[in-house]
Amino acid sequence: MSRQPGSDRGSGGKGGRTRAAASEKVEPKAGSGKTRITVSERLRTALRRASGRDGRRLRTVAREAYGWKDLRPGQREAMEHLLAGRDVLVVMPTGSGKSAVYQIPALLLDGPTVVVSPLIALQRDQVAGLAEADAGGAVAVNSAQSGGTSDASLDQVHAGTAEFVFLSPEQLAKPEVIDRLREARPSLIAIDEAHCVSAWGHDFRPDYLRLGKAIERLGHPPVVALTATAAPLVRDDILTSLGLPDAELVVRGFDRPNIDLQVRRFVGKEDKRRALIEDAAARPGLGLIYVATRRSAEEYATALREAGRRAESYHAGMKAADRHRVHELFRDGDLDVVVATSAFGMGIDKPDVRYVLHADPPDSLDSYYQEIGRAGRDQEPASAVLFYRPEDLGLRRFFAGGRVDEEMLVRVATLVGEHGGVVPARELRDLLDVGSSKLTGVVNLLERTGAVTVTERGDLRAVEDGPSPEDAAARAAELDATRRRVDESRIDMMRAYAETTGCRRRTLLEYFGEPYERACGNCDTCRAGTATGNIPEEHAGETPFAMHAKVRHSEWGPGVVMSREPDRVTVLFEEVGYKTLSLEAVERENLLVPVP
DNA sequence: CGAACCCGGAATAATCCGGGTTCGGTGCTTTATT
Repeated sequence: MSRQPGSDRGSGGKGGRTRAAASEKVEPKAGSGKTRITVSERLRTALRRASGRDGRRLRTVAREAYGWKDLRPGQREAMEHLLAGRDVLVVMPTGSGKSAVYQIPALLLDGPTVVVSPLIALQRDQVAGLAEADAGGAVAVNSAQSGGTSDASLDQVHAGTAEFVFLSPEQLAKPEVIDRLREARPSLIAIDEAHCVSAWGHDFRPDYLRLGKAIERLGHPPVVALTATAAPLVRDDILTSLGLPDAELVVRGFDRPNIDLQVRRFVGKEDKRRALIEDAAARPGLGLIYVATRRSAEEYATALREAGRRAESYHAGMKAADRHRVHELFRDGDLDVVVATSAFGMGIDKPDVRYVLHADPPDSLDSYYQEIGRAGRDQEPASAVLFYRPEDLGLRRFFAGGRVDEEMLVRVATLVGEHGGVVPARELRDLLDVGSSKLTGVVNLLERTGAVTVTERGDLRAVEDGPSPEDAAARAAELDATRRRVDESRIDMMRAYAETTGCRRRTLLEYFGEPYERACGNCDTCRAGTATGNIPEEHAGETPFAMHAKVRHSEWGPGVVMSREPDRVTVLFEEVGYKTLSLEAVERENLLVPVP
């Protein structure tokens, strides 16, 4: 226990070493020139020679600074947008070099790069990774290091001796951090794991929804949002929330043809449990098992150990030291299987995971694809099997059903309204006895109703001529209800995947907006012969709605066609999320009207 | 929403059933004690 990191010392120490290494490498060379970025003279010379075309400059940095031989089409396209001053949303699988998309332009743009990253552990890995490159140094600002260390990090950014600064969205909620970063004139902002904006922002980590404001306050240099998995709904959510309506979209390599898809359906809970253990115990190679609760993570891990496998559980309730140990065992290949909740995965890029089993369905196909996408990164055959009982979606419905505290909405709106002036957030927290995360969530909603604004210092003010506290609270509750309906419809899509007799890969890819009107041949329904896939040629002309056509429903309002089958269409509606409609009913009742 | 747990009563000696209650995921932060 004496070695228990007290994550303070562990990370502080590591951060210190990293920075020392970076400046040792860089400073002697940087002394001779006036260039802000403290990369080596060698790289600068190479860049002078490559001046002119962006493509050459990008390749030069890739080679000289990071040792990457060439750029992939999606990477290069995204980088060129950034150099041209555009914002970009990049959706590319992990392992395809997403980080390069900001790391390379960072060295070509004159000013530091702000990287928003959700986990401190991730920030640590990223800083360490960059310390080995000729990339101008990287630092982090977070609560795992002392205040002094974070100050020193910001000093380095300001002095131009660190090109990259990694921080959490919570850090960017602090006015003093924003002020110091703004003085350093950042030339690029990268939002890593950008799906967190959409997945966590609404309740869990509401500071994610305030990143748009932070971007503006940092002068809105080019912004790149990066994620491995995001359906069109999530992409819109990210861009709206970050305030990047005109961002370029770069989507690459969604299909993972080497992952075999399968769903095994069960009635009894115990049957499912036995089948999963038997299946996992017999599989060769490294695997992951995703479960819904901490408790079942431990139970499955115990059962698998009894079955002779090297199994460990992983969830957020474990001590930091134990979590760390499991990560290391996994990384070093000293395990057969990790049984985990959704806590395990971000930042994992192990190429030889052979299978991902799900003992319970996740809350959406976004999460499901993210999780099974950790299999077969090496392009060798891998399996994704969902062990499914419809009842298991109940827990997801419970989580999705969580409501905002309506009483708190009214109280905050009333207090701010009555005050008249600026109300310090701190005072409000003490007065109402709520945590900052809950208050931020409530404020985010009230802000959208136009009742309150948040000042640059993070304090609150009532909007003149804004709605009354009661109206604002009612409107906020409505916004929250819309979000809930959409979340529930995403669970419906998870169920549709589990229960379809059509091609599973087609279901997945079309959910992500990639038309795939055929059968893949590498999933259980294709093998069973139930997945005919295509709309038969002779009927193709009769299908009234084109893929991605805009439509309007008499009751549900506007939407986009996401998937077509001979007898039904799935539409993504702005207000109610995903709905699957039978074509027969659509025609009979004239439910959907094309929108020009 | 569904599973697990707990309790009381019924039926009979160690279980079994029904009803009520509780619990369930993801991480940043910050501050007071060892």
